[in-house]
Amino acid sequence: MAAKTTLKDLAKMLDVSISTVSKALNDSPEISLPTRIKIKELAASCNYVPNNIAQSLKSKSTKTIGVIIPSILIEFFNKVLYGIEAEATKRGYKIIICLSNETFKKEQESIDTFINGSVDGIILSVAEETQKTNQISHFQKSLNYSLPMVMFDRVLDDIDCDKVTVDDLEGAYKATKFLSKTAGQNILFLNTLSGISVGRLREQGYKKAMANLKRTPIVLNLENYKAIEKGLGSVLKEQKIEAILAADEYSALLAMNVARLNGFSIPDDISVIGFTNGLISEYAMPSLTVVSQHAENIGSLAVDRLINRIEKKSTPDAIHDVVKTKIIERNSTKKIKK
Amino acid sequence: MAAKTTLKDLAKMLDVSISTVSKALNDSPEISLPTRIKIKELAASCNYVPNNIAQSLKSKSTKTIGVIIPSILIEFFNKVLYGIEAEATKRGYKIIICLSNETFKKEQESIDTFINGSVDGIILSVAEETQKTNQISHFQKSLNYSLPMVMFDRVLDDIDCDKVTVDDLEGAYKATKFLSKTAGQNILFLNTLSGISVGRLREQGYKKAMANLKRTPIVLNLENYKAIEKGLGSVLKEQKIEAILAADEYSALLAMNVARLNGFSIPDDISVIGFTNGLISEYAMPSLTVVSQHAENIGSLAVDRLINRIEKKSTPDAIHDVVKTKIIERNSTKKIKK
DNA sequence: TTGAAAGCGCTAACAG
DNA sequence: CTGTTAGCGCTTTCAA
Repeated sequence: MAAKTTLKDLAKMLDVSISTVSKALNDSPEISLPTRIKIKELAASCNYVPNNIAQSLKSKSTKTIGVIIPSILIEFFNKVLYGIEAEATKRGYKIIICLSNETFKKEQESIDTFINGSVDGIILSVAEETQKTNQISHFQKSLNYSLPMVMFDRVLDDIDCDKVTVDDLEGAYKATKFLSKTAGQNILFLNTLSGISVGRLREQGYKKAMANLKRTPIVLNLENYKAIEKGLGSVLKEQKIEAILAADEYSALLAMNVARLNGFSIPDDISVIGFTNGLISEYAMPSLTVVSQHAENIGSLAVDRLINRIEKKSTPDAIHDVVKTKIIERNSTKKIKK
Repeated sequence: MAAKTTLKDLAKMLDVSISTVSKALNDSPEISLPTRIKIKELAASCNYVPNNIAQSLKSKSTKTIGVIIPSILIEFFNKVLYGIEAEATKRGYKIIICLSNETFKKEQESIDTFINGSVDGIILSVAEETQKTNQISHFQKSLNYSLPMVMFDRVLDDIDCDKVTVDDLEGAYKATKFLSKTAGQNILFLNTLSGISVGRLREQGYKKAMANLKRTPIVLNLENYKAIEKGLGSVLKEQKIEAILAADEYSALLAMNVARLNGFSIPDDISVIGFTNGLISEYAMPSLTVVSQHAENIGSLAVDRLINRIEKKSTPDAIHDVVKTKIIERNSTKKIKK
């Protein structure tokens, strides 16, 4: 079974025209039932499969969605991807994935590979470098090519497209309030994401809550994980800290470890909350209380928005969905006092 | 900028033929330099991008690889994916990902979406259900369509295609030996993957090492994580266990937790080694000693094999690469005695 | 009810 | 050096 069977082959074998075969296989009422059956049987016995590429060229629709994520090693994105894949499959779309690895260059290249007609629309979360340097020309370009696009989680204000974000500000606000009620008001915010939109929003939410509590915020902007060990360690020695809110999951775990190394116990001396509800939080010891972002919902919502846009079911104006967060209580925080 | 610019458009604007434009843009020496430049300038100013679909139809090559993985929430697969993406990108290929979610049905559907010409080859790891029920017709089918295919990690003996697997047997053997030297010879094997090939191989390796040590193996086949808490807990109460080898990372962490709940300390009373080197092992407390499978290498190797096959650079016979494992020592095991 | 023909956007053999 | 033509596999209008 070397070359694939085509309509032409089938037509020749039955001595009918190509268009008859095409119509028959597509159940066109134009074709009489007997010939329709005959053609279908032959097609089946030849394992005929319509060539998707040719169909796409004709229909100008690929039924595939391009997805660009900054990293495949961050569980949040995988959960979103999971939601994207499930929803896309349900609606008859495939997904093609590119990784930007947080760089502008790869993000731009990915956009370029999508612009050439291989996808019907794009879902993406902006790379860290792009957000920091605020380079937006490549997005502008894909919009110019009238390729529908939806951004999730890490978005750019300057780009006018559908967006799905997390209510990070409110999430941090709620978490801070939660900590103040269960642990005390000496709450530190550990920000490993100050360069990107979500990090800034989380910081704002924290500060808002602290202002509300009439406390001065204590923010630690530490870019890499090694800096946390040093930076956080020395703060813990100097001031009384009763709770830590971390901008991501890994730094929350690290914070727990650093606190313990400094002789504090979790959650009795210090409570810890992290962002993102990943497996790692569940399996940590103690398990980590987190602000969950409903990653899967974000994925499916993004797909919904995009497909509506592709199929022209959306309003002309860009839609910005904001998904609420939820605190998932585990053992790194004290229980709420009744 | 509504409709995309095509060769036809450019040709009309300059009043030349379509093929001249095509050749000029492809830097054909057939076209004189001045016209070549003129055409290129126009193309650039019109933001011309060649239509990939049309090119694919013509060339019968899509420069994309289809990838089917059982789950995107298992870090091992993400690391492999990372390797796949990097290598594929390097070699000018895109990847399109389908998730089988461990089910035969979704795996079969994914194969079907790939068969219709949208990819040049397939890389996959077999779904758990498929391995358990040993259904192989869909793989046979894609092979019949002469779609190159390479299987990684979870493979099927009955399918004749290139394969990249981990030397799981040797990895478990090495780990068991390591434990016997550092912790003692009362070693338990916790198998959560007995239904799939890798789980069986790891068990064999463990048993081989135990036989070598002249000890009776203690194997705990526990399908789900909840069963571990009960099952492992009662064994720890009844017998003297000095070390635990777990078939995956999560059960290793759980084993640590269960051991501690039963009053044992890690690694002083019980040493623990898990399979797979994920972030979760690094961030655990204590950090977990693991058998690393070089996931990224597996990914890039699989891509290499596949592209060679696609581009007909391979020998006719199927190639089976076996990647060696490496023990990464952390704090859940005692140091080797000098 | 069936078929011929055009065309999606591109490439390439062949003519001029 | 440039253009004509055919064709990749499919859909679809229009004619028979």
